[in-house]
Amino acid sequence: MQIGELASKCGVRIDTVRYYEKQKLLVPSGRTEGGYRIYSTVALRELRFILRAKSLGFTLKEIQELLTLKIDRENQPCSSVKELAEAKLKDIEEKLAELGRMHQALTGITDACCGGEEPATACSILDALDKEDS
Amino acid sequence: MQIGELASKCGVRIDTVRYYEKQKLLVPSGRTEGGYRIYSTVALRELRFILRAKSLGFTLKEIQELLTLKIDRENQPCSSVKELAEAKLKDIEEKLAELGRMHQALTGITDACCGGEEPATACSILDALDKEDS
DNA sequence: CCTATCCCTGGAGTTAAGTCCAGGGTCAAG
DNA sequence: CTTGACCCTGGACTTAACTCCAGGGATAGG
Repeated sequence: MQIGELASKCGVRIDTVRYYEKQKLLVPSGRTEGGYRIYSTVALRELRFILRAKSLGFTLKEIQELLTLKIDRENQPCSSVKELAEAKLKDIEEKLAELGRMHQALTGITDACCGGEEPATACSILDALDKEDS
Repeated sequence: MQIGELASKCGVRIDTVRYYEKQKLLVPSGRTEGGYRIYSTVALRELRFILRAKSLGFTLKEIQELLTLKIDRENQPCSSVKELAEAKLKDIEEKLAELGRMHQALTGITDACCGGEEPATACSILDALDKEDS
């Protein structure tokens, strides 16, 4: 299949597929005489692999590492794969913690605000952001 | 005070202060004859306001809006401020949900992996990413 | 053959929030 | 008067992951 079909099967743009190729994530199975990229169903699986990893939060650079391990599965220990996954889990947990902290703080000061049509002269949100302490 | 003192009091770089000025978030109280920016304690409070808002997840653009409201507090309703805060809370909640989804999915497939030194030929993480379905 | 639709390459632009640099001016102390 | 610390401007660079563009070639259908 050509690049357009591959892209639409995976719901991404053609440019994205070419971008992944530039990043060495996805190589076409071949080229037509005219220079068109052609992809096999193997390439389709590979692109789906990439997209699934992306949806789990892996960056393209990390996906490259995953692919490197996958290509050489027989000679790579499971532990290498699991390490990548656990590092990513840690990343996610850190982001969750940071967002949770923000959420709690912002909820606290937002709930205290009347939100009415009266002037914001003593708005508790603005005051909280402007406070002397902390 | 000069820009260096202001920056170090707030734990940011000098360039950051100048960047905020370019973004119209923070104007120096004046200039010396030689062209040095000078800042009053009012500017110090303003910078702290900006940084506090940032720590709650507001972008600089949104902080600009907050400052616009703050400067004209008397004529702005509390509801305008609260709307910004609630929109940001919604943002944060969406990110939390997305990260939570990622965390759960990744935890699921990671827990299933042995993580041992045996070859990753049948590694459940790689298999999960490579699966036919979904 | 003509046309529409697909595809090619190389390179530039996007976003956010800085960060860094060159080349130069200012200021206070000794 | 010299030195060192500070500051100025304008502009380029960074990261991630695309996205878009110009200018052109390939291919299929009628």
